[in-house]
Amino acid sequence: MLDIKLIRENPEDVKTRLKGKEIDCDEIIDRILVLDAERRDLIFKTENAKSEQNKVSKEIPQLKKQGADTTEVLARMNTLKEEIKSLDNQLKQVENEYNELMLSLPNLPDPDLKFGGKENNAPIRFFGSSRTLDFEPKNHVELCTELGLIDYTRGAKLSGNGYWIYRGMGARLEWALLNYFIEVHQLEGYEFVMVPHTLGYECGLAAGQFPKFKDDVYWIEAEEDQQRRFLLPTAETALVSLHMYEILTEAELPRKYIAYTPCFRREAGSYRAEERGMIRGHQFNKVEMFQVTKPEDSDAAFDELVTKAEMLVKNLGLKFRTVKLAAGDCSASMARTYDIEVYIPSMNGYKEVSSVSNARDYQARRGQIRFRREETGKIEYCHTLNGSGLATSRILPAIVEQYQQADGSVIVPQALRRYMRGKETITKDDIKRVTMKSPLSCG
RNA sequence: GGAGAAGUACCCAAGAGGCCGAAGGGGCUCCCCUGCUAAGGGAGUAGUGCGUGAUGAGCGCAGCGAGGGUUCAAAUCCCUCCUUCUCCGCCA
Repeated sequence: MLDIKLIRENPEDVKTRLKGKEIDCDEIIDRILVLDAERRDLIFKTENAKSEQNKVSKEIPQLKKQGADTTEVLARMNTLKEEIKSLDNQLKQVENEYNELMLSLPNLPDPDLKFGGKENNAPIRFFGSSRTLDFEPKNHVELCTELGLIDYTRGAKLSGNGYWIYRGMGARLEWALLNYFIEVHQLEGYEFVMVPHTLGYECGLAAGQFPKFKDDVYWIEAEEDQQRRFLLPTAETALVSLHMYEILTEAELPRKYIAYTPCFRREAGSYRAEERGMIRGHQFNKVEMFQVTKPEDSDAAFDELVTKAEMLVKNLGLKFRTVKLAAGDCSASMARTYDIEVYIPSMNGYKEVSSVSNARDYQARRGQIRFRREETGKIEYCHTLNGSGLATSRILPAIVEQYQQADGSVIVPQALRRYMRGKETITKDDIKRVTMKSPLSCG
């Protein structure tokens, strides 16, 4: 949520900056300004009426004690009551529309970002290099299937398109990645938290995913609307809400968290042929990094998160790059975002494995996440930042493709071996050890 | 899943239609006393949100788990929901 004072004082400035996100909010902002004025006018009127109501109400018991006639006063009270009721209703209506519009406005992009969409994203750093191969490389779908790492067929059987099953060495590789991430983060002072995987509406609202993207998540039906929960699309949604409605002490900041969760996304209509395999699924695993900071510390925190994500990929020995997103490619809640993109040889392109963002006070305003500054005693909004550290569903394809050998085996990255009992190479022979004879013939 | 009880400030807690923005205690802050400590005496301590104002002081409105209702008037009466606790059932 944006600061209404900012909109009130510099509406044109806000409009211009939002245009950088490729969204024209001029009409919304003009409407907000009208509603804001109406709102304050109604508040003034209601409060005056209520003030009188309070005053008169105090007189009544005294009048009664004196035995005076109260019919006139009671009549006045009745009038006030009606007046207040009507004003309150008007105010409620105005505020409903006002809140709806305020919640619909995206965050302001940082001033240093390029305007426009994806086409203006700029790679700022490159890491690693491609091997020159003396054999025809396979893509990750072939490799994962042949090595028995991923069971796409049975995944689809269980839950449909967009789901897969990690099996045998595939499951161990996945688990090793997650353990590697979690361990590194903990060594660096991040608190490991395990959160519920189903969340209430407020969490999505605070994170900025709702109301706009409420159809992008899976909802769990419930008899009462209040009991409806959704499967989290990212642990960020849970972590933002951890300190919702809280006032933290300055000493408590920064809060640094990591969480591992599966992430559930509908990804309606986003399937592309090139994204087969596990490049885009309805469920994937992710370790999420999250920070709550003082406003003046969020830029440094952002750099820290980007560096952490880079180090994780770098230590896996993968070729990747870091991309500074243009304003229009940053998601609605974010003021700035850098993506870490890993190289997928078969796609001859880069795919996002981490997205690090600074929401500044946008989420904090929505979720009332605040702190008391010691020096002044004043309450201010915190800044929130998040970054994947990392999502595995594209790291694993990158590993198998970038580490594949002529004989179809895959070398296990050094960093992961300690989480795999020293395993150095995954070969087809590994399947025999873990696969049981299937009662069904599945391809 | 069923039955019951409860949710008041940093914590415990009184309060049962107007005299309640809310007793009392603990804690915390300040002051006094005692050489230090322990003990004692006194004063202060409702955050917050919103409106107004100069992002000050002040004033006003809301606020006793949340939302509705009854009433001239609600912490107090009624309804719905949420949460916590106890008991029973079911179970990884």
